[in-house]
Amino acid sequence: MTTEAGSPRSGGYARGRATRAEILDAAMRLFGEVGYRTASLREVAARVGISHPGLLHHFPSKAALLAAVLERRDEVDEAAFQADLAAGHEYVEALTRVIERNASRPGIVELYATLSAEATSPGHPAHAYFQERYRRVVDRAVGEFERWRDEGRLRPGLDPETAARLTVAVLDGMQIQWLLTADAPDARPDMAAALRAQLNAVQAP
Amino acid sequence: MTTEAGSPRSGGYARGRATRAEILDAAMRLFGEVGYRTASLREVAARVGISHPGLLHHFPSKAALLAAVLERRDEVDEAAFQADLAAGHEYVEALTRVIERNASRPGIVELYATLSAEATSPGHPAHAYFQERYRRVVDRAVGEFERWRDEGRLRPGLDPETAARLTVAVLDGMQIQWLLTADAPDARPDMAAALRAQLNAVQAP
DNA sequence: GTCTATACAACGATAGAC
DNA sequence: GTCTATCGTTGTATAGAC
Repeated sequence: MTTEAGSPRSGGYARGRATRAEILDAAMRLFGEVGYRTASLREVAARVGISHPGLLHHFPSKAALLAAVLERRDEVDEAAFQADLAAGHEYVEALTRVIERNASRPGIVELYATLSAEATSPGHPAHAYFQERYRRVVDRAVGEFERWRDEGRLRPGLDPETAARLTVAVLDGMQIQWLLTADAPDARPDMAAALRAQLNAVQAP
Repeated sequence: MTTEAGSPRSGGYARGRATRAEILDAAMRLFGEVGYRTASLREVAARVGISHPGLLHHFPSKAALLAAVLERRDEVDEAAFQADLAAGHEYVEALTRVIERNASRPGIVELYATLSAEATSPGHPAHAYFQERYRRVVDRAVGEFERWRDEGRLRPGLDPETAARLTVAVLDGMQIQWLLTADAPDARPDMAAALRAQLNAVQAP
């Protein structure tokens, strides 16, 4: 599960020690710090002590490296979400906890916000990834709201599909507003509170 | 002196006479096509038939060009919105019309979605612009929802500020989902319908 | 003022040697 | 598996022609 990152292997020769996992770790960190487009392969490579063609041997392109980072990040988030569900938490609670966790990692939030927007372009290397991801996230929300509807808890006139899309949209849109107020903590919107307000709005009165 | 830079595309207007407005026009179009970061100054310059240092004489940097493009786009949208209001349309109708207009210009939508995300980074050249823009848009929505509240039309327990932020977030978030389904028109969410559903959800039952 | 020409450092990517 | 060397392209800066 957890990759042993940053533990320097002993040996007289510092170079040639970079593994796939070490590169992934450094890339995720740098992407989170400065964003995908600003980050350079040379900088990632330098952080793990190899040349940038050396890095490209493990990941054939910058886009491939990005894809690998996204997949790993997703696995971590998904595991935490499923663990919350398995621990008996409701869908709403588990979702709120994901949001709250992200609030302490602005770098990753910015990475996802920027990427999901730039990946809307059909030619983008992460386009298919985000299409699949949105379908998964929306579908899960649809399932939840279908349960609400069956129990009479969904607002009349609102179908589960629309409720799901609106809720996912609120999360994405609030991320932008949250990120844009990084330098004004007082005016910063509360992501979890916004989610609760939205869930309340789509609920039956 | 004829400038021979650029490809002989359309002989509509005389080459070598590129004005600020022509550059702005070409830049807006290219940014909308491929995004800000992918677009190159050389390509913009080529489209108006000048060299790229020639372009830099009018706009000292790529960021300055971007700022000018955003300001002009905003003026156009703002004028249309105000014209709708002046024509007696309600706020909700005017807002819906902006959305519907944008649905026919996916390039501009993608430009704004991408930019508002990448401009969340404090060092981005358009950071201040988007901060100001969001404050303006949210404030206008707050004003509208305060009216709703005073007339008893706002959902109880929901304050105008939160309702405004949620609504703006829905518009931004739905744009992502809309753009991501560009290659599947059947599954494409209806932006205007989503806005109406959201406004319905924040309304008093 | 309006431009062309040229130079520069940094980028992603490739080729080929150990 | 990792290196050095190199390619084409980018944003930017400067010099200088009209």
